[in-house]
Amino acid sequence: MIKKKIRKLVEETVKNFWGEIKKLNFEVEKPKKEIYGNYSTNVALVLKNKVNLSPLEIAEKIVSKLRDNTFVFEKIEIAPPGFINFWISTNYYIDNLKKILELKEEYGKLDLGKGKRVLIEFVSANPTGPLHIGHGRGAAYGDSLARVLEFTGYKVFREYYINDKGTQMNVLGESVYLRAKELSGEKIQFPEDHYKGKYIYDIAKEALKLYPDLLSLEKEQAIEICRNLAIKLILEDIKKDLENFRVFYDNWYSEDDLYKSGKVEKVLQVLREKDLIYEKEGALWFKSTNFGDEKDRVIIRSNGETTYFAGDIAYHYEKFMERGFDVAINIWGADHHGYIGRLKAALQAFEIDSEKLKIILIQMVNLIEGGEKKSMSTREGEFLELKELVNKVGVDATRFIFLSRSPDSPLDFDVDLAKSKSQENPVYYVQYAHARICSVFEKAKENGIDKIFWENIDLKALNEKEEIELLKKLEEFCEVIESASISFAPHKITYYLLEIAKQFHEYYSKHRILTDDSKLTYARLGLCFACKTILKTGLNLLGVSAPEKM
RNA sequence: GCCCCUGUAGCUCAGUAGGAUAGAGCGCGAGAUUCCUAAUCUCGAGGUCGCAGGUUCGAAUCCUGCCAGGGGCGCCA
Repeated sequence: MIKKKIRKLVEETVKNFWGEIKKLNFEVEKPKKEIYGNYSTNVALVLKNKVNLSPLEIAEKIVSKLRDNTFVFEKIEIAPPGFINFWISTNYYIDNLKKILELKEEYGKLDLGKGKRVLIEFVSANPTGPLHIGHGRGAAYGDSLARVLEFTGYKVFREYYINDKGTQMNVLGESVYLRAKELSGEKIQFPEDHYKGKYIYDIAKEALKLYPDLLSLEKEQAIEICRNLAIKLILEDIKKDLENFRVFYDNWYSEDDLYKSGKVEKVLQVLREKDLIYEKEGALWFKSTNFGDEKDRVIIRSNGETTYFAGDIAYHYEKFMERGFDVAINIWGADHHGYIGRLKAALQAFEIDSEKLKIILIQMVNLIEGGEKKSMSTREGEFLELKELVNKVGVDATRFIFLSRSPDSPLDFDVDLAKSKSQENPVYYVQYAHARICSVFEKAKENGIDKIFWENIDLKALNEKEEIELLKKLEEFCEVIESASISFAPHKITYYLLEIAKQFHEYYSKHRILTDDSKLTYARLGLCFACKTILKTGLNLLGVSAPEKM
């Protein structure tokens, strides 16, 4: 990465002149204006308080040294009030192009993680109904983040936590039971707080088919049957939806199993021994206020039922203490934000560094259809299922749109726009660039240019303005990957891909790749191949396909 | 009342461990195809970065207060 390289060179030079300087926080960045070079640094401005010279004098000294490095720098200038502006030599970029051609899909891989083990838990929707479009955003984000972290040297484990225990499951079972009765012609009263979705009827039908004598059974027993069947069918449906959406897990973790294994009881015992549990009003409370939470939290209700929190404490204890993950990332809907304090408190109770748990909140998804904005509210039954959305829009466009926003930003999903296969839809813009390049290589093949050995190609023929600009853009890829990984922000890759596609399209429309000059043709093919490689790698990190034909 | 997120072009959004004259796409207006994919390209118009203070050589970015929108403040998950 050229940015890193400049930083290192500047640091060395500073050290040379003034020795080790504490807290030297300077920037190397890409200026917006071309007249300020390809990169610039404010180091002289930052140094003025540490060294007894004016920024311009400091800059002068540093530059006098750096100018020697002609392989990297073509030109270095100083601009008031003390910026140092660098122009990078084309040789450097050509050299980088060679690297891309050599490493191909491996180019851009980094070792930020150094093999650290990361658990990413995402979606984890309750098995009480099908996935909707909000879950889709979490799925796209979590999966892409997992891909990015893997690409940058982490050992990633993907997990789905199934809340298959507790009151909600009984409500689910009873909902199915009641619908089964209804289907058999009985008059029923369906409670307001039960699951009203249409899918409940489908499960009820299945239940009646599998257990013809269902309704003659004891009510308790029948409900249990309905409950288990409902969980099974809904989970299968969720799994299928996710697989369709190209999201796969290493593990599906059942809350029910967590209890059956005795781990919850074990963890509560540990808390008891630490004197962090007390009884009040018939319930059992955890002293989360000891660790900065707003209030203490119930873990066993007065009716004897455990809360969701109890299982979560055990689950997270296990993530760190027994399974030994270095980092755990939880991806939640923003509506769960009030839950963070208590979970981090629980970790602290076990003397686990709560910084190891990263909780990412994803803002809401609003649906726009026919120009109308609809909020996704489960309560109102006004929600679009993920599978419907994917059927209408397709996996690629859906994922691309989900990954074109920062998770902090609420997302308006415009279904009509997503469906349109026109210039309005950015995903095709990127994919088209890839397909176009593939098509050029097809054409080249027809002209007898087949197996190309890149190491034998002279790339110095690249000197058009658009070519140099592309070379520079390609060089930024590693930085983008690094930034996406460090800040858990796959959308940075999305934006980068749009930029590189744009530059490629510009280039393509202005210059011919296949020319009469074979030396030039090969060099241009090299550039094209690098663009194609980076587009493919980037799209793959988003979980979007890179088609060869469109 | 408290907590979290958001407020940047007509619309949807990037840009926030401070940097120089604030960006993109869409939409709008005008153009480009005998030639490797027009799902493309070129040009143009479009801004008090919610408001007010503060920190400093320098603030969309950091701090404080306010305004507006969304979400959350259960012995639900």
